[in-house]
Parts: sequence; C-alpha cells; structure tokens
Amino acid sequence: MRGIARLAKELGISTGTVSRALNGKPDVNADTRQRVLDAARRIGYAPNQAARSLAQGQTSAVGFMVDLERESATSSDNFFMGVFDGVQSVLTEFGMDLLVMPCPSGQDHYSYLERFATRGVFDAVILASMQYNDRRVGLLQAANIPFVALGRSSMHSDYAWIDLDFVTSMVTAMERLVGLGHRRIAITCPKGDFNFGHIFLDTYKQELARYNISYDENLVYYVSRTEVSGYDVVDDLLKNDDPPTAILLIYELAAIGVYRRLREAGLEPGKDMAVIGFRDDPAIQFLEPSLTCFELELGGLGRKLGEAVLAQIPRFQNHFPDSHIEIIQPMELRPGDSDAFPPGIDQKIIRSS
Amino acid sequence: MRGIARLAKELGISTGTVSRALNGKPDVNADTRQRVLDAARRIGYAPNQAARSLAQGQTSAVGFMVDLERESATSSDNFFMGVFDGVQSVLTEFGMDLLVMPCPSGQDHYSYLERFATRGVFDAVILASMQYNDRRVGLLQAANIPFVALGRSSMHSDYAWIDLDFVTSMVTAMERLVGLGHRRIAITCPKGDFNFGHIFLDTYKQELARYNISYDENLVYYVSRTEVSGYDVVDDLLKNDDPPTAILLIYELAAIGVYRRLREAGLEPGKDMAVIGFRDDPAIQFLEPSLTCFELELGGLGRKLGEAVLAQIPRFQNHFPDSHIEIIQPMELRPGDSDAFPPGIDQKIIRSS
DNA sequence: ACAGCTACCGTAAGCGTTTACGATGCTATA
DNA sequence: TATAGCATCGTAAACGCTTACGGTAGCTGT
Repeated sequence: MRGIARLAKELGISTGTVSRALNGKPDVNADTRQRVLDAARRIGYAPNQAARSLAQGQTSAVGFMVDLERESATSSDNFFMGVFDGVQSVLTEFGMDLLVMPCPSGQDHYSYLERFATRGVFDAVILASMQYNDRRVGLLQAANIPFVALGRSSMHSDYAWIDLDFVTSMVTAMERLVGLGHRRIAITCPKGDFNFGHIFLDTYKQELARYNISYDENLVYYVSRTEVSGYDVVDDLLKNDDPPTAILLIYELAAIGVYRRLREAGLEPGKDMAVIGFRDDPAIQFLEPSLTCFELELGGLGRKLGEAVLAQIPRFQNHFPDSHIEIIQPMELRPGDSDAFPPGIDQKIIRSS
Repeated sequence: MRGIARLAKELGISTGTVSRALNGKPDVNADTRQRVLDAARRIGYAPNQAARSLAQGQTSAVGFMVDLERESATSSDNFFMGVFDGVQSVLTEFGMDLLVMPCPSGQDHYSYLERFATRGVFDAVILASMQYNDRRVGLLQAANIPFVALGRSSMHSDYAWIDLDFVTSMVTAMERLVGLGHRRIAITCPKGDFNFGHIFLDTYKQELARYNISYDENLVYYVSRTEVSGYDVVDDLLKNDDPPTAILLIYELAAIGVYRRLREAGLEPGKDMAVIGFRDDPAIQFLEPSLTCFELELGGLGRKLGEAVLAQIPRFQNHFPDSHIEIIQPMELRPGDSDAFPPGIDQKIIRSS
C-alpha cells in the first residue's frame, strides 16, 4: 500500500480524512490534522501529482514555450531567464508552478505545442516569439486552453497579449535622429516572420513619411540576433552610393559589430554614424560610446505576464476579473552617446569609401 | 463521456482496444487500428497525460532544474538554451520530453526541487549549478529518483555526473602563461559555493606549486558573472604593490570589464597584461585583442546529458546498459591574442599607477 | 426528552488511462 | 473431425487522489 492509503492505515483513519487534512479543508479536527501532517513528514509522503491532476482536473502548472531555434544558437540573451523569474513570483502566490517548454531548434512550432497543450499537461500556457500569423493562437483557442502571448499575431483576435511598445520606441528614436538632422536612416529588422518585425518596419516607414523622407529599401536589412549581423550590415552600407548617417538596430547586440566595422573603416560610431538599439542587453553596457537604447525591466514584464495568464484561468476569476488583456509594455529611452552627434561638417565623408 | 471512452463508444469497440490501437500495441487488427486513428484525428482526441502517468507509473518527462538566481540577473548567457537543445534531441528519440524547472531567484534550491521531484512529476531530473556540498544529490538519492548532474557535489558519491574539465583547462592555461614568462598570475573564482570554483582554485594552486610560484591570496578574487566584475578586479589589482602580469577569468565575460579598466589606465590587454578566459561566450567573440579561452560545444554537451539521464531510468537499461556515468567533458583551447605577449621590457610599469 | 445543529469522519464513486487475463472465432494441423 | 494455436478483442481492476454525500455523536435550547 502506498501514498495516502498507507498514511491512512498507519493512522487508523480514512483516506478521505487524510486528504482533507493535507489539503487544509475545513471539515477536519485540529488534532487529527496535526497527526496527519506529522505522519506525512515522518514517512516523507508527498502526493502524486498525476493522481491529483486526474482527480481535480487541473495540473497547477503553466507552461512557457520558448523557441530554441531563435534563442539558442544566437548570441547572448538573458531575456527569458529574467522574464521567468517575474512570472514565477506571481504564480507561486497562487499555488501555481511555472514549467518551461523549450521547443527544439529543428522542431515545428505548432506540433510541438500541440503535443503538450492538448494532453492537459498545463492549466495554461504562455507563448513567445510570436509570428505575424501565428497558428498557435488558433490551436489554443480551438482547444479552449487558457493562454497569453508575449507579442501578437496579426491574424488573430480575441486573445490576451502583452507586447513591447516598439511603436513609441520607434517614434522616439526617429524624432531624435531627425531632430539631429539625419535624413538617411538605415534599419535592421528581424529575419523571420516575427510580428514585431512588421510593427518595427511599418512604424519606421510611417515616421519617414511624417518627416517627408523618402523610403529607400536599400537601407533595410533583415538580420538574425547576432553581433556579426551588425558588422555585415555596415559592411554593405559602406558600399552604398549615398550611405546613411544613422542606423536603427532591432537587435541591440548588433551594435557591437556595427562599432567594429565602422572603426575598421576609420569611422567613429556616434560621430560618423548614429546608432540606436532597441532594448538594452547587459552585454552592450560596456560599449563606448554608450549605446542609446530602450530599457525594459524584465521582472516587471514577467509579473504582468504571470497575472495575465492567471486571469485566463477560470478558477482565478475572482482575483483577476478582467481576462481581456491587451497591454503595450513601454520601454524607456536610455540616452547614450551613440547618437549624440549630428551629421556635421567634421563628419568624415563615408560615401567615398 | 470523454476521452477514450467516447472514442470507444463511437466506434462500437472497447476502451481497451482503443488504447491498444493508439499505443501501437500488437494485439489489434490493422483495420481497427486505422479506424481508431482516423476517429481520433477527426474529433481531435489527445490522451490525458495525468491519466496516463497514473496508470503507467511514469510521466515521460525529465526535468531540468536551472537556478535563476545565478542566471537571470547576471549578464548574458545562452549556455542553457544551447544545452537544452542538445538534451531534447536525444530525449525525443526515446519518446521523452524535456521540461525546465526555473528555480526563482528568491527560492531555496532544495525545497524547490523537493516539491517537484517527490511528486512524481518527472521520471528523472537534470541538475546544474552544482555546489560543493549540494544537498539536492542526497534528496534525489533518498527518494530514489533517477538523475544526472551537470557538475559535481564534492560531498557525495555514487551518482551520475558530467563535469567540465576545468582541471586540464587550468593546467593548459598555466602552462601557456608560465611558458611566456609570467610569474604573477591573478585569478577570479566564482562567488558562491560552487564546486567548480573549488576545482578551479585548487588546480590553480597546484600549478603554482608545480612551477615553484608562491601562492598570493591577494591575487584571488571572488566574482559574480558580470562583465563589471572584471572591471572592479583590475581596478583593485592596479593598486597592488606588485601587480600581476596575467589574469585568469573563470567567467569569460569579465574580460570585457578587464579590457576596459586596463585601457582606462593606459594599458593594453594582451600586452601589458595577459588575459585568459574559461569557456567561450558568443558575447566576447568581438573582443580586440581576441580572447584566449576554451571552447565548449553546447549541443554535444547537451546530448551527453540526455543520454546520461536516460541511462538512469530503469526501463532504458537495454539501450543504455551502463548507468555509471562520470564524464569529464573536455574544453578545447582557442588561442587568441590576449596572452600572446610575454611580460617584456616594453611593458608599461603598471605598479606605479 | 426531543428536534435541530454542528463538528467530524467514513464511504465510495469518480478522474481517464493502461494492461493482465480471459473469451471468442478462425485457421491449420494431425 | 478434434484440437491446438493464433489473432483479436472485451472485461475489469488498478493507478493515487479528491470530494459529494451521508452518518454518528455530542451539544443546544425548549
């Protein structure tokens, strides 16, 4: 005999009472409860999670799906680790646990999620790395599985999401650059069909229009999340007949490569070319000149995600009455010296390189 | 009626047969199996994992515990993401899934693991960030839960582990430095009671002895995993009456801060002070001069971990007969220019700074 | 003395699968 | 034709827990 039955037998009481005692249910005498608790600790009893889940119809776990293809081979990223921490801090308050589903790099997004989600492993899930048309949203909606997305899918509606405010960041960045006199502004977008890439580029175009700057597709690059990408982009840019005086980096890490290539060409970042990165990464804090970028507090973002996902679970409706969550998470400008210099008379003529 | 029962009813067969058909068991007619499979797909049936786990007494999941306290707030680290990928690739071949337990930064290591492990959520677990005396080993041993450790606990025995070869790396590093003429060699060790920190320092002392260099505790620093730590260490080192001509960095990221502080003092890394880092990180690939460090193939390490953990699970003994796993994973020297210059006549006199 | 309460506890039916065991009908063999 | 063997399937117990329901005992107030 194992588990709760053994406890019950040893104490000479029924399994029902043991269960009630263990779970803090009201209908149990204080003495009895203490005896049960003591005995449980003594023999090292812990309830079987599978049995609990089956009996209760809930798992007390939420799954966070991350895409290794995007995060692993790429360069440094403590982004998710920071977010996990925030999510956890909220979930534990409500007796929930966070478990991470790392989708292998070769695997298909959709089928990977399907395996876990439809088997009732999680009470709810958190999605990340959202694509422009992310079928996972439809999957979860159809299966009626509570979820929240970190990012958005443009082809779906009626789901909870929290997205980073790339729009305002872009507006701010463009305002700074144009204010400094820049008219030729290059941009790097994420490679792959990520939704935030579209937002990023669309807002860029919109701001160009606002300032009556014509859109030049030769200034648009699609890059992966490595510092090398910055190097290659600048390398290509230097061959341009009319090179830009500024560059916007969706992946701030690319600044490292940008700086490097510029200096190889005898140019100085921030002076000969303005550089602005989106999101700060610990790895770029040492850059000289300091990179102008946008700060994001990962723990706070994680906590919002945690609350959002709980709000999707029916039994938490009393705590989180509003499950309709659409949050645009602001990012705060952290001015650096990488865009401090206007394109002036002493700027080296990079078009002649 | 739900689940398998519904399927059975619709097809006019028993739940037993449905289960057998779904699970590829032999005792079922090919036609019947196809009918079951079709029906399952049609109504979008997926087996309930809790019920399966309960009935089978296994969960088909292995848990990988990571410590956010160590990984999150710290600077860049794609280490785990890379390892996850490797582990997965092995596990999926055997129908197992990887789930990550991110231990929150405030939480106690031990009790966090206890909650998951003893509840039968995982068939086996992988431990990381091993401490000198890591009580988690005892916990898992006592509960008879299969596991493998990435790293070692010095106070335990008879468990499977894979550790990085910091010994050979240290020997190699010291050989290089001493060969170049260095006699004053500083070292940074991990802050916290991590086992590899002890190995690192012990081997350092051992090598000093081999070369008849006296041990100077003023050259030993305990640091966290941030680039800032490198800055602070050098800052302190420069005040030393007899400053070192070389420094060994357990966290390669610290090289960034080291370079920065050296240059602020008008010194050149690799020329005025040799720098060697352990483990390569994508974030330091851009460093100039290139950092001498030790390469580690994360995917391969992950795959070994995956095989090791499967070997601990009884039902895989036919595939992995040897569960006694004690692997020292080599790291390959990647020579850079950061330790190319011997301390020579043209070296700046840093003791006077 | 009796109804009505409360506090506490036991009983047993689930939860959705898996799987040992036995039953059935059919084929092949003697 | 009898029988063994095989392919196929149904039956039902088991996995370990939760929880609705009912029962008992003691206590209250009239």
